[in-house]
Amino acid sequence: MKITYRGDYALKAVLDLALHYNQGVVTIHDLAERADVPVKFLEQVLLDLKKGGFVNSRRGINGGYLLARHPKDIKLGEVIRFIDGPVEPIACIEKGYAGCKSVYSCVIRQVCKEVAEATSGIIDNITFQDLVNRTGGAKRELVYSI
Amino acid sequence: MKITYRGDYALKAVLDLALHYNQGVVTIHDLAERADVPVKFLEQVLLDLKKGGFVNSRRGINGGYLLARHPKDIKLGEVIRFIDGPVEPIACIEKGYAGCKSVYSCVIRQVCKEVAEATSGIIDNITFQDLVNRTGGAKRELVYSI
DNA sequence: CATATTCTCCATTAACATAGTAGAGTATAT
DNA sequence: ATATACTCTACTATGTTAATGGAGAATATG
Repeated sequence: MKITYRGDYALKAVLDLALHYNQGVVTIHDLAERADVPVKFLEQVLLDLKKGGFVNSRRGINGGYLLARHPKDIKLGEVIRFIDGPVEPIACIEKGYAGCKSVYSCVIRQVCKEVAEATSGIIDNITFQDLVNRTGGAKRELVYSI
Repeated sequence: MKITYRGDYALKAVLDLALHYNQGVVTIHDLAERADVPVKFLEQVLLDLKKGGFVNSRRGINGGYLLARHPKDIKLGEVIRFIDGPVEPIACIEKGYAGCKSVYSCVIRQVCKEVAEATSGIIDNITFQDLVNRTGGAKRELVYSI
């Protein structure tokens, strides 16, 4: 698995929206500022996320973005795959093994498959609600540690 | 983790040399043919592998490549990291978290860390001897199935 | 020693992906 | 009417990856 900046920004944006779930919309400006990313770049990412059915938006004054589904119904793996593609280490798995003529490749592919399954086992079993809970814990710690 | 063609070719070459361990040298031509990769490209990869201490070489007639260490002493993860870099999904982990100002990023990094650890748990616990054994199993099956 | 063979090294190219920018346009609350 | 905020398309710059080409150096063999 490789997470690009694009993917990283997408995850941060969805997490931010999850943290503000049921609290109205969030402007792209706020999202960009909190994630410390370029507004115009995040714009593209959010547009993609909208096409992917992860977020909705409202235009005009008081407009902004909001999650299209409940945070508990969005798995981390969904967003990662949607933005950054398959989690498999592609060089050995791509195109359903069709292009691979090497007699030794099967054992390497086997390992790649193991890695992909381990990765999926993690990112497909964590929802954004889980991340919100983790962040909430961190926030509480911050509050009480002052 | 992302394995490039370069990395894939490196793994195949090392595996091939592991399969011919203690059987003298193997020419780049043979390695390239069996792995079905361009000779000149594999050349560069083998040169890197030599610099990394994975293989040795002999020039001239009867020259070729051979493993620098016993297959049981070369872990898959070593080669992957040497050729393709860190297995961490770098966008979120790079540069020791220094550049990451987002307040939400820690939970995403945490997941990335989990993925990286799961990946390491696999590739750092498989040696090329293990791969040889797996390949040998496949070969035996082939023989007996005819 | 001459020669074929094989690795060594450096330079270059082409293709592609990624990150980021620019600007005109559309919807909407007030 | 207007300011605000999303929408959409296009573009640029940069870097990485894959692959090629060619000259040079080492070595076994006759």
